Amino acid sequence: MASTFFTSFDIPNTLDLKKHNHHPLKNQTRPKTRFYCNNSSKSPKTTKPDLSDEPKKQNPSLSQQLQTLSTTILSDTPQKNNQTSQLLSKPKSIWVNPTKPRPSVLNLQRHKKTSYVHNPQIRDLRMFSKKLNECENDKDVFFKVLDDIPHPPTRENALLVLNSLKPWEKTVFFFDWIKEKEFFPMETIFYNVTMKSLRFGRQFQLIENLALEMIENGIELDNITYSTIITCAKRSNLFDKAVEWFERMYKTGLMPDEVTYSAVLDVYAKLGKVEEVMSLYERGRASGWTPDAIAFAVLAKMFGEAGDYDGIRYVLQEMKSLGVKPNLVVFNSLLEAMGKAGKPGLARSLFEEMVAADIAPDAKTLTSLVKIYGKARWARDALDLWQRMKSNGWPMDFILYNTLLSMCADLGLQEEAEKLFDDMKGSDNCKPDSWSYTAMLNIYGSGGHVDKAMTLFDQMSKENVAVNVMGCTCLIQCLGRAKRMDDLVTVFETSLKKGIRPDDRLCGCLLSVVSYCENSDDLDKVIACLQQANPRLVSFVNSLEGNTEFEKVKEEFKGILNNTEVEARRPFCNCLIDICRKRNLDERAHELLYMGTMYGLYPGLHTKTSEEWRLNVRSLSVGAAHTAFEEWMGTLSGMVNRQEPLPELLSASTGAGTHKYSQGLANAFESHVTKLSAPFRQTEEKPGVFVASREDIMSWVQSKV
DNA sequence: CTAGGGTTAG
Repeated sequence: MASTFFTSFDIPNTLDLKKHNHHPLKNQTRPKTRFYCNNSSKSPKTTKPDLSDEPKKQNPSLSQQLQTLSTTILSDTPQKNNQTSQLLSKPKSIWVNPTKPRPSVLNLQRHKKTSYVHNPQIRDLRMFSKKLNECENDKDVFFKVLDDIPHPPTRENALLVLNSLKPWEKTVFFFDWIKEKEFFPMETIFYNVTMKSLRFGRQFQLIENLALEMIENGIELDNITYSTIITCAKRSNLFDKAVEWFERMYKTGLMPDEVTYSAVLDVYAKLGKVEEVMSLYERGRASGWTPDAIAFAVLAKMFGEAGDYDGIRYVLQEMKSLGVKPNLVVFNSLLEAMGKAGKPGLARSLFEEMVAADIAPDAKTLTSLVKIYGKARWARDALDLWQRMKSNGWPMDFILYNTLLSMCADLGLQEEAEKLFDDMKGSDNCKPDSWSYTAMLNIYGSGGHVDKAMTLFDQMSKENVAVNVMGCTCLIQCLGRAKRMDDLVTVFETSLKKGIRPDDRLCGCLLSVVSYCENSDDLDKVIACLQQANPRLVSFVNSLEGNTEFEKVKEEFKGILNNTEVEARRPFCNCLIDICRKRNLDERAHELLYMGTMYGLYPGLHTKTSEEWRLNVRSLSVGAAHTAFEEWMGTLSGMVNRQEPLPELLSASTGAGTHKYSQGLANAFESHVTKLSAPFRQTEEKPGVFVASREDIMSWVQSKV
């Protein structure tokens, strides 16, 4: 059975905001995730170890209070709703005994650290620890060095050494030694220090063993012990263990302090259990807790991961009303969260707020912001930011460099990227890696600068930087467009030899080259590459010709799509349609478009209002757009012939080619329309939108008869 | 890493 404390998560979701009246902001918009409570009964299932060895000093007031809670409002009985409404109107009625203070879920007093005792032997011991750390990580070697300990292992001396040992194996050697030799009685702090070292080594099992040993030997586990155990479990993704040890604290009568409490908030946050986090948060608040910046950073990150903008606002307003000033980490978490919630403008103003508050941004801050501006395609803001980074001397690091480069690649900022790339080459710690090169290959590739791209590729071999699958894809795309098939084959083969495993994007890229190959020599070369990467796709391409039955094509196409990453499915379909168009297999092209639509690859292809019907071909390749247009015109002709009503306006949207890969669609569409002498005209106000009136269409259809 | 909690790319 779960502890009484955690059954409290069964509070109905409609309740949990109003159950505490202390909120100064109770009328504000609440985080949207707080309304979903469907998984709150699924708090992590834990296998409880036998607790019989633990001291039975239950904290009466806590368990009593929590018992009260669980029996009063949290039962699974049908009267829950009645109690809910009572609670809403009279929150205080939940306490059975009003003379008792509110149940507290955390201790507002932090664990006090023992005061530092000056140790004159500190220098010697430090040197000695260093020797221990530098010796081979082997038990015998370690003990040989240990023989020369310069001072007797008193409590203070041992602690000093224990504190500075790494890696964890050595800490354990030393710990076992002082324990075995019984120089002095073991205390909690020795276990805590050892656990901390084990945590660096992610040795959760050893930490848990030590904790059980403490229980067995009657050594008190304090908040430091628990928070170390909990955070180690968390970092090892053993969330059920983290929760288990948190619950165990209450059972043994120990109240978490704010450090342990916010560590647990983070455990639930990382599990995505927003409801549980907010329940804990509010219970903490109701216990008189004023969360600090760290707790708010946890909440901010959690709401960011959930893309929950209301949640982010809630965090901001809570901090404001509680008078907690955000620090650098909180700002960073909030900025990141704003990005994930898709609010670039608010991220920008938050950043200005941060600078105005005299908090200097660090590389993480700037990385978040660059990412946000890049994603929003705000080239000017991104470049302004970069300018400010340079003039203010704001810190750069490797990740920030690469993020800037990727942003430049996304926005097609070639000159800026070249400058950054050169800066990286000239730096000491931020030499370009495969991602930096990939960004450059992306820029040169999409800009059609084949030679520059190839030079980079050669440079990578010389600099011993491994090409990755994305870099390979960018390069192959560019070589394909330039019809440099021999280079394309070389790059593909070299990459395979270097261990690149072609993914669906790379296959899609090869398939697109197939779709515009002008002669059979070229075609054979590219097909040979594709054959190595995805033979099934090649045989499917071959089956498109001739009179393969539709049902067979459909089954195979479905199978292929099912084995393809979602993001590559539409490109596959687009390329296959293009291939059909190129080979005058128009009927097959229509079949493929039909299937693609069936399988949801083209959502929103056709939208209708009472005044206007629109064909949206922005996400289609040229051949697919032609096919879709023909299909549509066929439908419209049929309707005209059957004298069915049409809307006043018919339009087709190709997009104006602002995206680097969509250029040319509007032009190709225009010439196709001209070829069919269809009455669509590109509007001047909206480039990339072609319109025709009902009358135009009707007379065009009738003229064809 | 001087006993415990929070933030960074693809």
